[in-house]
Amino acid sequence: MRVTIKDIARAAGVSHTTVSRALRDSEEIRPETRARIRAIAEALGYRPNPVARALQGRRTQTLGVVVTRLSDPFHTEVVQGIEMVAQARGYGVLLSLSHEDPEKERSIVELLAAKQVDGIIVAASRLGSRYLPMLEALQIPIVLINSHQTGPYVYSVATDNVHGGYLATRYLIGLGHRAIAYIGSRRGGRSNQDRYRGYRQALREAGLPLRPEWVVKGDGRVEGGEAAMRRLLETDPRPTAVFCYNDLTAIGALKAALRAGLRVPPDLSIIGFDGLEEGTYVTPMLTTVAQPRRQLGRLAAEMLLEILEGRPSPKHILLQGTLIERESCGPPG
Amino acid sequence: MRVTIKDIARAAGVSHTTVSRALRDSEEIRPETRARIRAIAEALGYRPNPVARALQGRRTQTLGVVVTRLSDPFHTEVVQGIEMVAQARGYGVLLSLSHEDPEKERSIVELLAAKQVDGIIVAASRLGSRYLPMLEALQIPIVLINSHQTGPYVYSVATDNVHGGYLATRYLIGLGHRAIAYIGSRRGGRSNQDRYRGYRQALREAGLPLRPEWVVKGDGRVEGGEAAMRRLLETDPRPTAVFCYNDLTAIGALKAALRAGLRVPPDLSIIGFDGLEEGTYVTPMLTTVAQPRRQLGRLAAEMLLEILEGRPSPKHILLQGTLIERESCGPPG
DNA sequence: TTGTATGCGTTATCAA
DNA sequence: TTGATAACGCATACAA
Repeated sequence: MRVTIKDIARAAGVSHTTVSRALRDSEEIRPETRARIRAIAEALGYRPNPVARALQGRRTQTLGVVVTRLSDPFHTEVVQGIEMVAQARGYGVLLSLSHEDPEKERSIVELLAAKQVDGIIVAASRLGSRYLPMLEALQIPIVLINSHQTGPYVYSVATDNVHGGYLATRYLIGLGHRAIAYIGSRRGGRSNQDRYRGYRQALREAGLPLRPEWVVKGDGRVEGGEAAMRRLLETDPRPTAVFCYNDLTAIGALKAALRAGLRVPPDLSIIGFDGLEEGTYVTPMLTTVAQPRRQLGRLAAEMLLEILEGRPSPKHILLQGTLIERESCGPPG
Repeated sequence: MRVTIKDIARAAGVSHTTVSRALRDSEEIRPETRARIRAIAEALGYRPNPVARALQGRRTQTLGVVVTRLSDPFHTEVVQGIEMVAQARGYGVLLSLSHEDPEKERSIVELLAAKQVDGIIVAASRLGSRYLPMLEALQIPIVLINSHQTGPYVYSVATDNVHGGYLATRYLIGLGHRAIAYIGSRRGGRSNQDRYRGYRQALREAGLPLRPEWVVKGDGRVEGGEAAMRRLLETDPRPTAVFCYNDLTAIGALKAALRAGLRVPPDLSIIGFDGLEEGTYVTPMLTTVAQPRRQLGRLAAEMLLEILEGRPSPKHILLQGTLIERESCGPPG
C-alpha cells in the first residue's frame, strides 16, 4: 500500500494536519517536529499524491498540449521545447493530436479542460476565433503557437511570417534573380497568406512584376511541392528561383527539379522556410528561413507558466525568422 | 462554478448517489429517473471531474510515455501510434523526454508513477535490467518498445533486428554484391548488435568473408553516417554495397558518397533501416528495411490497455521488418 | 429502486 | 505550535 500522510502521522504520533504542514514548510511549526516528521516521511518513502492534491487545490501541475500531428517535424521541435520547460518546472505534459480536424481540436481542448490541466498550448490551431467563447466558459488560459487571437484567456507566440517571406524573397533578389516563383500551401491558412504577402512586398520594392503563373500551391508536404514544381517547370519563361512555403515543400520542389535534370543552382535556386534538420539531408542542402521552433515551444511554455503562477507576462510575442544559407541558392546561371 | 453531481442532485430532487448511478448506467435504477437525471446533467453542462474520479477509483485514465527525444523521427511515429490508440480509448498521454539519460529516465518513470498514471510505455529504454526492482516497488505495468526485459510488470513490443539485418544483407547479396559493408551505431546498443548479427549471418550463409575494415560505426545520425562512409571510401578494395544501422545513417552515407562523386547505384548501393519518410526526401530515394513504427506504438498502447483493463494479453511481441525497395540499391556496376 | 454515510489523500479553517 | 474537522467531487457499502 501507498504511504500517506496519515501513516506518517501515526508513526510520528501527531495529527495528519501537522504532517501536511511539516511537509509543506509551513512557518507555524516547530523546527524540531518538522525535521522529525520529514525524517519519518523519508524513511517510509512517502510520495505525495498529486491527484489528491489536485482535487483539493484545483491545480494538477499539468499542461495540455495540442498539435495537429507529430509526423510533421515542425511540431516535433515545438513540443520538445515545451516539454523541456515543463519538465524543468515540475509540470507534466498531456499531449493530444488533432490531425488538423477543427472539430477534434475543439473536443480535445474541452477534454483537456475537463481533465483539469492548468493551461493549454495549441500549435497551429485550426479553430480560429471559435476559441473565444469556449475559453470564456472553460476559464483556462491558452497559448496559441503560430496563430493569433485576442481575448481574455488567449495568449500567443508566433513567428513573423510576413517578415520571413520578405527575407527569403529579398535574398533571392539580392542574388540577382528577377524571375521568382512562390509555391504556397493549400493548407497553410493564415501563415501561407502572410509569407505570400512578404514575397509580394519584396517583389514590389524591387520593381519586379508578380506573375500569376509563378504562384502555385502545394500542400505543405513533399508530394505537394513536387507536383507544384512540375507545374512551374512548364511555364514559359521559367522562373530562376523559387521561394517555398516550407522546407518540406522545398524538398519536393528540389526533387522535381533534379528529376527534370536541372542543376540547383545555377539553373534553379530554391529557398524553403522552417529550418528543418531535414533540409540538410538533401543534396544540395536547403537554404531556408529558419523559425526558432524550439524557442517557440519554450516561450509558449514559459508564458503559460508565468500566467499560471501569477507573474506578469506579455500576451503576445512575435519572433523573427533568420536566414540560413546552405547550398540550394545561387546567382541565376 | 463547475457543475457537480450534487448540483444535479439538487436540481433533480434526488440524492447525489442516484445521480452518480444514473450517470454511470447502473442497472439498479429506474429508466425514467435515469433519463430525467441525464437530461438535467446535459442541460447543466455537467462534466465529470476526472481528478475526483481518480482519487476515488485509483485510475487516472492516463498513460505515461517516455521517449529519448522527439527530434528523432523514429520516436515521433511511435508516439503518434500510441496517442491514437489512447485517444480512441479515452486515455490521456503524459509525455516525457529522457534525452537518452538513464538517470533521467529513471526519475521520470518514478515521477509518472507518482502522478498516478495507470501504465507506462518506454521507447528505446536506456535503463535495461534496472527496471525490475523499481517496477516491483511501483507496481505499475510497463511496456518497453524495442528493448527487452522479463519480469512481473514488464511487457514488450519490438522489431526483430536480427531478421531485419539479415533481410537487408540478403537483399544486397541477391543483387549480386559480394563486397558488403556495415555502418553500425556507437549508440545503438543491443539493436545495433542484433542488426550486425543478421548481417554476419547472411554473409556466412552466402560464403562471403567478413572484412573488419568494412565494419565501421556511426552514431545513428546523419553526421555519423557521413563520417563513417568517408572512412569506408578509403578502404581498398572498396565495398560495392553498404548496409546501414538506420536511415539517418544511410542518408549521411549517401551524402558522403554523392560528394565523392559516386553514382548510387551503380557505383555503390546503400540500404537503410527504419523506413523513415525522410528516406524519400533524398535522391536517390533510400531503399530500406522498414520497421512498423506506428504499429509498434499502437501495439504497445493496446497491450497496455488490455493489461490495465484486465484482459488477456501476450507479454512480448516481436514484429518483423519489411523491405522497401526504392532507388538506392542496384546490381554492382 | 433510492438514500445515508463514509472514504479516497490532501489542504484549509478554526479552535485549543 | 498543534489538532479536530470539514471540504474537494466522486464512488460505494449498507440500509431503507
